[in-house]
Amino acid sequence: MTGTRGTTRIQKRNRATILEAALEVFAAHGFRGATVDQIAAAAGLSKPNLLYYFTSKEAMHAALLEGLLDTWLDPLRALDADGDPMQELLGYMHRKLEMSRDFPRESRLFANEILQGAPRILSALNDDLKPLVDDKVRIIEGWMDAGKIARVHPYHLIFSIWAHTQHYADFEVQARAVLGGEDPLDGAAQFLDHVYRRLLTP
Amino acid sequence: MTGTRGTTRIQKRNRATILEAALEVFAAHGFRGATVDQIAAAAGLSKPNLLYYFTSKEAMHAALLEGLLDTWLDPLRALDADGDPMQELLGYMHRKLEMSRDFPRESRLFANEILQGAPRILSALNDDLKPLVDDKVRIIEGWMDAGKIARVHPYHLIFSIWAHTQHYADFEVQARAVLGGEDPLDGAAQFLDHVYRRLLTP
DNA sequence: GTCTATAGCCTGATAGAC
DNA sequence: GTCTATCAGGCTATAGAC
Repeated sequence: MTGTRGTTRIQKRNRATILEAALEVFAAHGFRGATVDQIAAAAGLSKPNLLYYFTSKEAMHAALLEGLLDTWLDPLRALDADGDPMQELLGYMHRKLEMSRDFPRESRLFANEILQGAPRILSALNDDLKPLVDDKVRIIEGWMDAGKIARVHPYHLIFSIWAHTQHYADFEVQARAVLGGEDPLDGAAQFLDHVYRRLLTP
Repeated sequence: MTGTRGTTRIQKRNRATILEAALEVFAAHGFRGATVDQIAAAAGLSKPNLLYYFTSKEAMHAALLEGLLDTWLDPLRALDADGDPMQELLGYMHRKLEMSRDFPRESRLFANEILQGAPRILSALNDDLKPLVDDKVRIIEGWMDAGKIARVHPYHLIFSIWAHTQHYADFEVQARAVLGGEDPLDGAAQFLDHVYRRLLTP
């Protein structure tokens, strides 16, 4: 069991530790703003040790982005054509909002990437994101045709949910400043539930 | 007229040229991601010449941010307590949307700054943004008390407008990918008009 | 596998001629 | 006021001992 095996438990743990630290630093400072030194310090490892596990800073970033879009789209994938339309759409919004609360660093990593023009995931947006959205939009249009929910532009409906949920994660500092310290997400769920219920009720 | 005067027409023009170039580069790459070389190339000037007009890269960034928050908040300032509530709020939303169309680089500059935790404008958020929002929220609450518009959480209503309009500027790449090239802003105005009209109708 | 030391590049800023 | 040339510091990545 010791021979030339590639991946030990320790290696797995170290890779995970490094990615955790890299997420923290990339999310806070962006790709260029982050330094390998910072990531090493956050991981409690030496800089060359990081570059033993990942061939470059770029590789750490790529490893993070690779899984991200998939995770990010999971709530949309769960949208079920056979469920109750209003419950499905509200449920989607609430799951996205929970992700903003639970994974704000992932949200900011994603936002940074898109803001820079999505240089590293533009192809994934075209190949994975667009087909998925197209598919779900057809479901939503079916619900509208059947009169189950009010008719609105389905793509902009999805953009709207993305806009709201990203905002609470990415602009949290601003929202918190305006609210005087209160957690913006506290009132968000109720507000957004009301917005979309009112918008989509036939 | 030639003596020790400080600011000639040429100086003014050069400062403007540099800031225009700096806005372009900072918006596309963030503060750390931008290089003085890039800005110089975009401005058609030499690097030392830029640093003759601005003492540092930081100073260029600060000069851009300085005026930005003010400009950014102009539409909210225009919200008139004596106007028709629905028209005022829809008008505010539409003006913000126009700014996303007309000043996407300013929007991204702002987004970059907030994403990094607003290190350079956090005090302005507390000193200028919060009081202004508090003031306008009182107006909106007055309208709700009078039954002119439906009652919703006024702060989250404003966050919602910010979220939507920022999204169309900052995440344009993503929205365009999903729509297959069509300009996302084309359908946005009508969609958002419908959303807020439906939300706020008593 | 992990470290210290360092190579080599890039970047912000300055010196000094014109 | 504007340039060429260059410095000094910080950065990614590698070399090599252990």
